Amino acid sequence: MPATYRDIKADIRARILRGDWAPGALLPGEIDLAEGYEAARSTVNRAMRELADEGLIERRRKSGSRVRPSPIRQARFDIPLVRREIEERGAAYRYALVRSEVMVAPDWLRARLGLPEGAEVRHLVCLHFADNAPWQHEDRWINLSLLPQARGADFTALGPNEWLVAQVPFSEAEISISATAADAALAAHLGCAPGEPLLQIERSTRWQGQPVTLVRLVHQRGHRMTTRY
Amino acid sequence: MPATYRDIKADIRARILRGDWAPGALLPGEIDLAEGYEAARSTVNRAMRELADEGLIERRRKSGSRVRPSPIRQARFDIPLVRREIEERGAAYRYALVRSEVMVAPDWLRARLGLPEGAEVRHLVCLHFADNAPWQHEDRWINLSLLPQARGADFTALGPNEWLVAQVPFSEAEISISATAADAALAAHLGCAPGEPLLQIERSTRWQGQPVTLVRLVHQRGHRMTTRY
DNA sequence: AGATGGATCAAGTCCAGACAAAAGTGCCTA
DNA sequence: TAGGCACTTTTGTCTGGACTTGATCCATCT
Repeated sequence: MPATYRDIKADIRARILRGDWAPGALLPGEIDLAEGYEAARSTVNRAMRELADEGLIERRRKSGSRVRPSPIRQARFDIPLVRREIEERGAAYRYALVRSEVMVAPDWLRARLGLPEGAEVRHLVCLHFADNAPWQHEDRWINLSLLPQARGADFTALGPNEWLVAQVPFSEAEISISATAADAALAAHLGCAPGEPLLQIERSTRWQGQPVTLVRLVHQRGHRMTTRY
Repeated sequence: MPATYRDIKADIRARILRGDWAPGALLPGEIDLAEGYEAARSTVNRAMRELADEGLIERRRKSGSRVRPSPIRQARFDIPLVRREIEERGAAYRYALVRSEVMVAPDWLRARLGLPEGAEVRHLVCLHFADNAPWQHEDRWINLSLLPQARGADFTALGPNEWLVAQVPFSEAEISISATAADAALAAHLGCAPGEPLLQIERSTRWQGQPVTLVRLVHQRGHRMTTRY
């Protein structure tokens, strides 16, 4: 029974986790492993490559593969649509538009996105509820020079995120996570005390170098982003 | 000039970003693409597989590959060693041990890690400085039943993280990110006002099902975790 | 109408062999 | 001795071919 690349990957991972190969230790070469598992070298290569992608091992030509000495590992967080996030928790999703205006981009936003002077943006404030409890506060700015159809769009029923997904082909994004204190408006919307520490996700997206949108998502107090590896 | 899997991947990505294929659109099959790029199907397969891993496209047998309709994408954050993080910013790293004690695990910690009653732990509080400014506050608990050698270890020079890396083969971790308010001690250590919102990373690791350590890393105010995709 | 079972199609995996590229090793020469 | 060149080792990639797996469609049977 020949080993699949999954088998090989799982086996090597298990042996590393078990401590068979200590951190920093040199693993056998691909040819030896291929012989041991009775598989082709390309099969072993795929297993090893994926382990390297996951940060478990380090590979170098000529020197071979070693167990990563220090876990410089990466955590992958899913950034789902709020609707999905809430529905997957088994709660009922509700959306509300709090505020909507078209305005000339303020200076900080122009600097942040690289917009020209006098550029117009649509500013939206929305709330996302889980079982009627406020879950996430959304503060969004949409670049009207790139998306003129956002000027007259109706966001009372459909959230701007879902609207944008349908409008913009595919965009590059920069995400940053930070902690912020609830100001008066945020506290009122999320139903917490002013000054309360809240987790904020800020995402700016561009399409072909042009700024599309900047959004600040602030979660209900106590919210955690969790992942395993 | 034959195309490499990188070329193919880059080209397809560019075409998706350019909007040649709208979200939800069906891409050509591997065989057609292989012909178009004058490459073997396995080469195209690798390019497509990686694009799927990155969340750009969705693949299904029989139906083919489509551009992901909604960007259910994942952000990858590197969780480096503090020392590296600081040194890579070109700052001088300094470490200080603030507090160290051996004690019976308090109830909340026992519940959090699944430790038996009366289990002993080593509790450490440390500070990490960048150019002599406090950068990160570390509050760590080490399971002494699994790591008895931690009882007498000297953490005045070497941080517990780097010590642990050398002791434990390789462990599974759960990471969660949240916002927290600075209490009096934290404020004093980090040199900020009490109540200030701070970004907290909590990581618990296990080795072969046994709890190893729980650590809370609280960053200086204003700290951001940033990534692109 | 509804269940069932096979045909078909596209992606998923595997292989054996080949060549490429990076990175050590060590020897040779200035 | 320092520099540089050639050789070797190991991973990286590509090929073209084959078989597998899963999903879907469709004809047939109940």
